[in-house]
Amino acid sequence: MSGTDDRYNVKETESKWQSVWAERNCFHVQNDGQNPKFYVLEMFPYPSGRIHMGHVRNYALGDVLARYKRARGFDVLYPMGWDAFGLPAENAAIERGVHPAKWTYENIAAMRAQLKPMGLSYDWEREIATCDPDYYRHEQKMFLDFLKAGLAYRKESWVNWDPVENTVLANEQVIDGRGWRSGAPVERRLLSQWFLKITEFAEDLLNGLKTLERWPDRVRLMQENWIGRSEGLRLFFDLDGMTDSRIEVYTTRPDTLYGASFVAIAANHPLAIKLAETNPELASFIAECNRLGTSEAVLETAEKKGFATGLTALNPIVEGQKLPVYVANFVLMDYGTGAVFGCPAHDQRDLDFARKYGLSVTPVVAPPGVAASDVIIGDEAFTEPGVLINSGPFDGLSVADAKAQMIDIAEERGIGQRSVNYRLRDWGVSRQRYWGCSIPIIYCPDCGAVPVPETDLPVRLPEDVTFDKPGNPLARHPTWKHVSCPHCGKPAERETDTFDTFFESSWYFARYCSPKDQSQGIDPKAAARWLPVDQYIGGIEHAILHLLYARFFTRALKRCGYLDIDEPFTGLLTQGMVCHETYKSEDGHWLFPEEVEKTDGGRVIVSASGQPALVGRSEKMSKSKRNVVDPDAIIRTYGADTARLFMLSDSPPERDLEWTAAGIEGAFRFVNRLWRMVMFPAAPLAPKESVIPALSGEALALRRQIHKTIVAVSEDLERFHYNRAVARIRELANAVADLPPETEGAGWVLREGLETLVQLAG
RNA sequence: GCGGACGUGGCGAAACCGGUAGACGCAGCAGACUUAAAAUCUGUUUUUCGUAAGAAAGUGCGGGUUCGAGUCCCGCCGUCCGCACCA
Repeated sequence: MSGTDDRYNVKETESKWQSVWAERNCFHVQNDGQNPKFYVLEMFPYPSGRIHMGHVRNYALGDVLARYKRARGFDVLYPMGWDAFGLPAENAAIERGVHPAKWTYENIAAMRAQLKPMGLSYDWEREIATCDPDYYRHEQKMFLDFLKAGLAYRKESWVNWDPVENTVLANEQVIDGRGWRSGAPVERRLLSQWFLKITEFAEDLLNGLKTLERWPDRVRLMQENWIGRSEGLRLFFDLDGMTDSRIEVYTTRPDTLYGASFVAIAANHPLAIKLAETNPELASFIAECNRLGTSEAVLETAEKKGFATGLTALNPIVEGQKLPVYVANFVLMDYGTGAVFGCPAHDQRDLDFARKYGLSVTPVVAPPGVAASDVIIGDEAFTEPGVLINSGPFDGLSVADAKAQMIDIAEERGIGQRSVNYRLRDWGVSRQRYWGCSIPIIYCPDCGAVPVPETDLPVRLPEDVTFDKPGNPLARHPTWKHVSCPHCGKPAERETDTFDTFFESSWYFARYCSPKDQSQGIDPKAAARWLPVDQYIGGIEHAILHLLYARFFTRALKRCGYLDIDEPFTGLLTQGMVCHETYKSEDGHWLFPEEVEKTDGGRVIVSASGQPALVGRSEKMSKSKRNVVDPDAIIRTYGADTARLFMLSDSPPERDLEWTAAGIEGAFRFVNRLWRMVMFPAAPLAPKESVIPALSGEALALRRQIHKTIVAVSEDLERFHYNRAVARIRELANAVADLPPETEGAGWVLREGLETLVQLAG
């Protein structure tokens, strides 16, 4: 061995093969292939400007699967693109005066340049960017089709409004009742917004979860809870002395009707608003409720408060029972009917409320085996199932039976009906933003909301916009929004809101099937060939929003004739985060990993000053805590194979991965070791086409292990036990290295062993 | 509060159906090569006792089922995650 040749030259080798792959267009896949198909997809990135380790892990997982499936004879669709609309581009425009489009496309170029040396086997010919009019024009058409199909509508709704920024904020952008950037108290405002009717598919989305056998249970459960199906009764309460109005209540506990002690309605319930017209005190109570945000912190500390309206409701089941009617801050207008009856003995919230306002507490369910006279309600409501008491003819029934009978009776008497309720609400897609897809609607004073004619699509974003003032640049653009009505030709105005950016990510997987198709966006033949996605890989943080929206969108597109599938992703892998220790200097500043070093004594010091550094717990890599490692630097030093091997070696994919410098060194050593084994074999290799010699002893044992390893690694890969697959490959490498060179047949087995190793490792 | 996941050496982990606990790797220790270092190779490494052969204990804690439990059941403790005034 000479000093220069005994070490693997990462740069030369990797760039050589990468350019060979590029020249031969190795990973391009045609839509009309003859082999069985397999579609591998990673959640596409937002072009923030730099690749981070989370991306590297995500794409390493996908790439291994794509290569494995190709090796098993599948035509593999494995594309990459950019989720390119979004707020950071506008922030860059505000802060640095760069146009969002320029900023975004420059970031895409930078990230693509970082991705290429990773040697991922993408079909780059299918690359898309969602901010491209050739992408979003189809999305505008889809919206118009949804509108025709009754799946999109416009309505007034309460939103989080930031009075300083003049825009709607998402719930996630409201922190402790204040706007995350402006710090101004968020107001609740009634605004006209476009909605997609996701609730139409609530039942179907719920049932569909059962078919997603290759999804993590955790994600299915989260979606199930999010959809939040409940069964109960809608029931009318007449008001004493009023014939023109009554209150409709939704309850899942009709069995507790005999224990009712009040009725409460939401602050923005129509009846409350009507009463407030003549009652200034109530009006100010309602205003107070509306001022309260909907953030967790506010809700947790908010006291249960009610305002007695003076009205009396009549219990429709219990004759003669009269109940005071309150407007209460804990009743939500968006859920059920915006009105509840309170049964303090069996609902904690109702009990708190009843104690505060001195209302009666009558237990109507006894725990099994407890006599009616022994049931005492203190500070805790009894919410478990039991046997009915104090409920007239229903005494002695089980909770389940009483529910059923109560519902039957209400239906017979025509005062209520069985009802299924969902927590899921329709998806508000309007955003008062510039850098998004325009909602293709024109408002005419005479004709109302008129769809933009399909021949006028796409509605392009104007480029000459300013970001010097708060608010939506589209709304204040001098000419863009002024158009004539497509119906009557009179002066009209464009919708200046854009779509929520989850809109783009709800169908991009279908666009990859025919990324250049101009006429329809999704070519039915291509979609039939590739969809659904066989394996989707991404972070758990999208367990609900993106994955639920995409499942809904797929159903909506099916109804409008675009697609012929129900579920977009049959397999889902949610990968864990990439974590790293955190470091702080003694004066409390976060330090980058390269700013500290470990001493021989095992202490950690700040390299520049020699002062001790404080080591914090390992957390998800984030810029704010500076516990980040730049993938570029790693790939430059160790190469893509090393980075990817390390990503797969230690932790199972679903679990968090602790990034360590020692770990990457270990992976690098193995890559080098393999290279040496191939370049300088221990025994002369048998010629390629030679006949299998008769084997015995250690050579035979090794041959057995080689084939066992092939089987085991395949199984491990099928089950995403990538860390185990790596361990087995390393075991085989050890075994190959241990084979005595003088063994009979060594040359032959060695060749087979090495070929296998190279194939499996590749 | 509700729902869920997890808990195994100094560290990341493995153990598929209940059958040799700790594969594979990291770190450590000892050695070989070297003037030396790096790299590489060899050995060793759960803990306690023992010079050793060996013995005992051991998968968060306490019980149980079983010939046999990291794995199954019951009850705790801890960590993490999701949802949360949902009637």
